[in-house]
Amino acid sequence: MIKREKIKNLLDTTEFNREVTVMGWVRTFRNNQFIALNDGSCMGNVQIVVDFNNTPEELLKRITTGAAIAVQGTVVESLGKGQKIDIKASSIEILGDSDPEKFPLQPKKHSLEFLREIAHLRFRTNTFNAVFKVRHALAFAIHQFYNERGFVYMHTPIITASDAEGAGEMFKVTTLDFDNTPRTEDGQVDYSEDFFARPTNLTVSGQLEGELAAMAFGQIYTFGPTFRAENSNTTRHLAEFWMVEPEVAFADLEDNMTLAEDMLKYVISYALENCKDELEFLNNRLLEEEKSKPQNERSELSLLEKLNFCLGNDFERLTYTQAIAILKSSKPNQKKQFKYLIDEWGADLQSEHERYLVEKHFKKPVILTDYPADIKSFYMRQNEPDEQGRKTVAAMDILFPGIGEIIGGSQREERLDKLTQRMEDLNIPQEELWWFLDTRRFGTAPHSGFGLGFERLTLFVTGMTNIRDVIAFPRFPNNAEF
RNA sequence: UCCCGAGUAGCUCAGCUGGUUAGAGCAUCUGACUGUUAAUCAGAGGGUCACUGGUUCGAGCCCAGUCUCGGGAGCCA
Repeated sequence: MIKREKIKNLLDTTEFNREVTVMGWVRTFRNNQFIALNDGSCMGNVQIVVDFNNTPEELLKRITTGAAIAVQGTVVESLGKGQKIDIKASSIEILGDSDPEKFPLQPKKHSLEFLREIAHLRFRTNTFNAVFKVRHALAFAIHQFYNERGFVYMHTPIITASDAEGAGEMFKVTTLDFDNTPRTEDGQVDYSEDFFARPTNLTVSGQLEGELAAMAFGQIYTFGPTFRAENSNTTRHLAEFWMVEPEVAFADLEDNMTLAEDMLKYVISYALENCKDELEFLNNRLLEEEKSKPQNERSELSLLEKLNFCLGNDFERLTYTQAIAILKSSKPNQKKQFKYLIDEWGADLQSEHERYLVEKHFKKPVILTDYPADIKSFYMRQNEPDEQGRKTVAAMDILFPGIGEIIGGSQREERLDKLTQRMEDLNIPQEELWWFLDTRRFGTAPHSGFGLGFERLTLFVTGMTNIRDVIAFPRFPNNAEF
């Protein structure tokens, strides 16, 4: 194919009167004369000027919104006001027609709900161009962050045999014939006939395998798809999402929090530097959207202000116990405005409480630590009971404004006796996790890690509000289209 | 899964107390115009009122069920 010039490079060129070829998709065709052409290299369009008097009617008719075209022409200074350069077309070739009666995208604002229904085409909008450029930058920055620090990127299995991780409902993986399921003598499904000769599921976390690697390499991270078969219908849950899970040996909870905070700041600042146009666009998009909201529902900070604020301030670190004290004496609790009133130590925090802490009380990201043992997972390190005998674990959750929990992590219980006792209490079969327990049998060491919800991070950085809009083809209950 | 709300043209939405032939803007098509910026002007086409059943002389509107979507909650990343 003829070498094409990327529109991104063309838009700030100063070399005029040269011949170029551009290829892209028509956004609009105005006045039978001006094509707004986009090739995905940036959000902006280049304006193609067509000499309609010397262009066949047949060709002009085929220049429609959505059509793919190749244009040869001369770069000239634009006579119009909206752009610096034009391309005066000398020849136009239609690469792919787009029937204007059927192409659903119009040169106007579409609702995000509508675009979600045409997720295969929504990439062709400015908003989604920006969102997925930012998503890419964040993913890249995560690898760069860990690589710079000497972490090893581990690919942990997607298919797992243990269902003991306790991180929610799992998707079953099987090749058994549902219409003719092999049964054992007592009528149970006979998994010895299945592909792996045992029940298997899609992974809900790479953490346990990550710990194994951390106990050899010292510091590792995983970044891969994660599956939860929960019937969750919210703006921040997906059945298939991407999770970043670092695991570090010889690190305590304090180190863990510092790593998490450093990582978040690093990737946000990377996005700010490398996605200036995209974030500015998303910033303005949000401002426009806020205009239609009542004053009291508008956010105090714009998207860019919010991101910069996040970089310039330490995250607030406090214990669960301290959080309960704040919540207990808070206005909404005193005035009984919380749906779930804070009364006793030990209750799990509801999202209204998290929101209060993050959005009203501290007005910045918050790291909550040392939760009651009863509401956290078996593998978290058990703290010494406090003077009142209350048991906590070395857990940490990072809460972000508008998103809630973006990171969940802990120092891990490295003491075999404590770990197995806890597993026994929670009826977690130890035989299945023999390999996990082996790390505590052979050269156990203090270690810590966390899980970052990658889409939740992307939500925060793009300012989008529905998690289904920051992943290309979202998977959620009743939906696996595309 | 639970609690609210919504589903009317390709899109965004109006549709009164149940009453004649269901409307607008944008998009599309036709024509005009031709340095436009979501071009403009004139005209035209376009509807299983989500689906199923019910009440009624009569249902887009009322009732029941189902489906889908949105917001909130739970589960969590």
